[in-house]
Amino acid sequence: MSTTLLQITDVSDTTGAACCTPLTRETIDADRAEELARKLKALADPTRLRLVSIVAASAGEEACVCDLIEPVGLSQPTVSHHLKVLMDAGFLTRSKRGTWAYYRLVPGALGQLSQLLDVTASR
Amino acid sequence: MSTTLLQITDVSDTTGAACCTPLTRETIDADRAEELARKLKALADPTRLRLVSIVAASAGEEACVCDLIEPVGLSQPTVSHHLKVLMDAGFLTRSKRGTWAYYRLVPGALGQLSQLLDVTASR
DNA sequence: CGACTATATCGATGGTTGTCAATATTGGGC
DNA sequence: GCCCAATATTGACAACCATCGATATAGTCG
Repeated sequence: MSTTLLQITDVSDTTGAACCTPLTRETIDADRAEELARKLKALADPTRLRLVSIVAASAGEEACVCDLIEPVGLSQPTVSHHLKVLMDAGFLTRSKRGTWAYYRLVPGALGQLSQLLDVTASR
Repeated sequence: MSTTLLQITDVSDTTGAACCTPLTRETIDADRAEELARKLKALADPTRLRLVSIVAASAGEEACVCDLIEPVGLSQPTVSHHLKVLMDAGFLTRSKRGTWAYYRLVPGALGQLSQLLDVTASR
């Protein structure tokens, strides 16, 4: 019913009798905010968004670095850097086959982030 | 079935992501990536996440600056700055009443962002 | 082994950002 | 009109970040 945005599942708010409006719904705590911000920061770059998007749209949902350089139009070291950031944040995994490095989406990662941001009753 | 992640909805809706029912498995284009990154960047800060959360959890879903300073533990100018960033990104609105400034969530903003990140079939 | 290829790491650099103190602005009360 | 409270803006500074060229690493093929 009420907004359940970014809430923390602390729950000990049974204290006050159920009133009407969402009075003291718990807000996100500092640690969790830090963690969420870390992940959002990894995605908050146009190049990285494109990389994730390209990987997701690729056949087999995987792509090797050589396929990614040309589409984003940046240098190979820069692309490698972005891929590392996305890996460290838990959005991609890497598997090397021969000289090539193939990147894949981590299955639930984006969906989980999406859920965290969601508002059950937006408006 | 297929991943529909970060897809572009084409169209010329410049006023923000129109979302919903993507047409293609096309990858996100540069312009849209830029736009999405801009919004994500606004959220990708622990303090701003906490501010949004507190506003969302407040009675009436609005809060004035004076209520926000103490919880986040930063200076008043810094809090004002963060609120401005969130407003510019379209997540909050401000309404002044007397000397006080009340901030509210923009109804669909977070949900829309959430949808954009979602993977329809994240495996 | 030696040449070549794909990718990662390093170092430097210009640009962005989070923060604060100081100051400006705006509205209310006397 | 004058003072005070709430908020916004400005200026400065340190930390961080995206990017590149150069270089290192590792795998392949002859």
